[in-house]
Amino acid sequence: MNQESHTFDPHVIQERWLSVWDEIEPFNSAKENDLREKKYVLDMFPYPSGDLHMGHAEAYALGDVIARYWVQKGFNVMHPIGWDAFGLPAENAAIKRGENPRTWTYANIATQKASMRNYACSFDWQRVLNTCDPEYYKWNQWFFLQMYKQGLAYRKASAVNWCTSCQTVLANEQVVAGLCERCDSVVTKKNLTQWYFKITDYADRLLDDMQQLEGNWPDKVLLMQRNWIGKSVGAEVEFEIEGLSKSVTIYTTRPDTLYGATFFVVAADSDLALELVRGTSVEAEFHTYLEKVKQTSEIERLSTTREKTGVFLQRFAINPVNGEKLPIYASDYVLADYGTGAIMAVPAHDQRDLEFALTFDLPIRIVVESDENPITSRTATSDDGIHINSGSLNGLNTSQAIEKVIEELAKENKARKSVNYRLRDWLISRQRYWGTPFPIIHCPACGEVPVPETELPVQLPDASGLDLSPKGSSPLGAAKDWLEVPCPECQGPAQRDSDTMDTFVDSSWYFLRFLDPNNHEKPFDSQLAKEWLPVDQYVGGVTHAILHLLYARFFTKVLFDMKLIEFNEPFTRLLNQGMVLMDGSAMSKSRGNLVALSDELAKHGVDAIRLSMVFAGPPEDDVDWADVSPSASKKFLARAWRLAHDVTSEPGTDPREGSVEVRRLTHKLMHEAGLAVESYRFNVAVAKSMELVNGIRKAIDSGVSTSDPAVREGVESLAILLSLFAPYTAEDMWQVLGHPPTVMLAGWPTIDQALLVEDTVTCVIQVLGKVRDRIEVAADISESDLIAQALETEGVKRHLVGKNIKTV
RNA sequence: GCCCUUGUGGCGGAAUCGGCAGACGCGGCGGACUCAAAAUCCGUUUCCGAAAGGAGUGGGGGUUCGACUCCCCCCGAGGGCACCA
Repeated sequence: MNQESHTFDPHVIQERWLSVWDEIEPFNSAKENDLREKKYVLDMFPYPSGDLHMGHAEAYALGDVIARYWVQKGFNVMHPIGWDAFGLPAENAAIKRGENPRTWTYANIATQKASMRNYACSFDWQRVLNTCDPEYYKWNQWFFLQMYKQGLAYRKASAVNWCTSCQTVLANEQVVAGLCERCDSVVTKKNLTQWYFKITDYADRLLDDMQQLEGNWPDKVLLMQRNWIGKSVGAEVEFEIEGLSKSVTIYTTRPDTLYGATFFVVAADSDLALELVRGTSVEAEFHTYLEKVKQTSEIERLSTTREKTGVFLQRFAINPVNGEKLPIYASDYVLADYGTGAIMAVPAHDQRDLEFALTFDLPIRIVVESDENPITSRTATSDDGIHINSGSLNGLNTSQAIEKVIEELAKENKARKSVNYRLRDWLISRQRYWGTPFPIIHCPACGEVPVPETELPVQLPDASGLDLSPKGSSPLGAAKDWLEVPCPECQGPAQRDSDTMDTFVDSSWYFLRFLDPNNHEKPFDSQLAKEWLPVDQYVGGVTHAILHLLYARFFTKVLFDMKLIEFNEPFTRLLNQGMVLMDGSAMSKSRGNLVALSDELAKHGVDAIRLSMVFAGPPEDDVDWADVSPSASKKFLARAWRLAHDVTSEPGTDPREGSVEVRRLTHKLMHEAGLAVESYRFNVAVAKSMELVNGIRKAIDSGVSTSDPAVREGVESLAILLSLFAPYTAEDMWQVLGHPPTVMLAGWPTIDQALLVEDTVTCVIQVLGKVRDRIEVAADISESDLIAQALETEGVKRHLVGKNIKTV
């Protein structure tokens, strides 16, 4: 062995193997006649906003552990990658640099792709896709048209979320605490006619099918989805309006408190409010109020300290249970788009109603008994209790009263059980350039006309010559040559829809396109979907817990109903990796990348960075790079690598002829490492590899020959285990051990169960739950012998001055 | 405000089942090699105590022969939702 072979230089090793792997393609999942069982491991695809950063390095290191493990276990693993390439950052960068978003995007994709290759991601490079390729977004348009035909895509006018900075509308899910998810700017309301997907039709299935995911998805994500869908069970109740031949329906979860209603509120921005106020003397006052409401920003509206506001509409609603006249107010604390946009107000038992009552000096009537008095405490009581002041409901508890009042009112057709959801339809229009154009033509004579499927894709016109700056309407509106087309139906002059689709449409089905990314006939092949899907393991950030995952689940259900696929949940198992922090603060493009991945890779090598990411802690926890020591990882890899050089036997020796001690260690640790990987305890699996290195080194130091076949077996196992975290080092070790490449396909060693059973065990002896002594005994010792021996130990004798009652 | 998660050495973290707390690593300390340093290797490292021994998994209580693990209350940290009637 020469001098050079004992110096571990990660960069030399990296140079050695990249081109070899390119040739072997160990992770090509589409080879002919591959009989291995299939598994689909998917990493959330990246946005090409620049080169890879520390966050990518963590995510892909983790995804790789799983993918590489299943390959070693003998599966044909599909682990594809692509780019989520449409969207605002490209457009904003292009505006800033006076560049074309297309040029910028493809340049970044090339950079990231090269970095991923160097990072040794186990991606199947045959299956790459970019969502901004017409070949891809053609199918967004196709899906849109299918959904349009089924009434699942529709256009409506309503007050929508408007980002004042991006100058575009946002989906409900993209408004975070009143601010734009992307740029943190103030969000206001704007009345616009926009495209929606009818995700609310699927609310119940999105909720119910989560049962399948229980235990396989993080509880946190399931809970967030449940809360987001927000199913609520209650009743609708009819209230007559005095002096109008009209009744108004309200929604309530507490119909039992009907006797406690002392006023009535309609959403200020609802059509109902307009209708009710018409002809009264407060019309002008109402409109002034309405204007003020419309200008209120989301954050202001949501402020908890904000005083309740409203206008008395000079109308009265008749309470169906007792005929009382309730004054009707218009206020912004009632939402126009939830329930019916109108409520009965029960100030004693609803905090919001109580605050309104206190502000407007309205009566408060207690109808459910409680220790606290809402009038004096200024806190509404919402607990269950015995009903009082409630006519026929007196003496009943809450659930009994709910049943009874609905039953009674139902006889007069004045109430019925009802279910509501927080979930709103998915607003998919965006007033920006870099996205999928809607395949719809607006004709003055025929209305909305779908572009014929044979004419798809509707390609984006070139950006040059277009003003992409945000101005509240789509830049495509100015592309006259593109915009103005004959109507497909009447051939008269018509215009394309100039908005583009939310990029979450792109990512709602990309996992299907990977099956067949070059299929020109259809979005994907149903037979391939049957073979590969659903995704066995999905890996990505928890930031997508609601948006992306909800939308992808929705798409899956729609495709299921279209009979294109036979499963109704897309991702069987989900792992949310944590974030990479530096000294406690998040690293991101906007906050400045505190640590540059490229610098770290240059300093320590790819394997040391990957190993550090995996070893830092449980994958779902955040990693603080300040707590991580990549140089220690490098040191460990060098130690493992040197061990391979110490092996002096030839490949193919029979390990059964070697040291039993070393074999025990190897088999036990490999067994535990496998279990650790399967239960996402990757950091523990790394620890096992360290124990293996330490153990073999110690064995050699204490006299086991370097030519012992068990030493070879141990180091070979080590190389296979390390191939999950440190592929370059593992491959080099494999070569040093005398094997041809590649260690990636070496196969997980078979664990000899007999070696997992010890001959002797250390028995710990406790007295009153405290460890008092320990003895080395044969593993098959009888209970009576063990008890006898235990009673003879010093530690036990010392602590048994009294008498013993039980022994275990 | 409501909901969820979490709390273990100086630090990151281990501990399938209720059964040796602190695996593995960082950092620290001591040593070997070296003229010296780097690299490497060995030992040690929860706390109190010289030792015997005792205490110890945020705090308090409970169940149990036995609790980091299960139950109740409290405190701290992180996250989600936030006028959804």
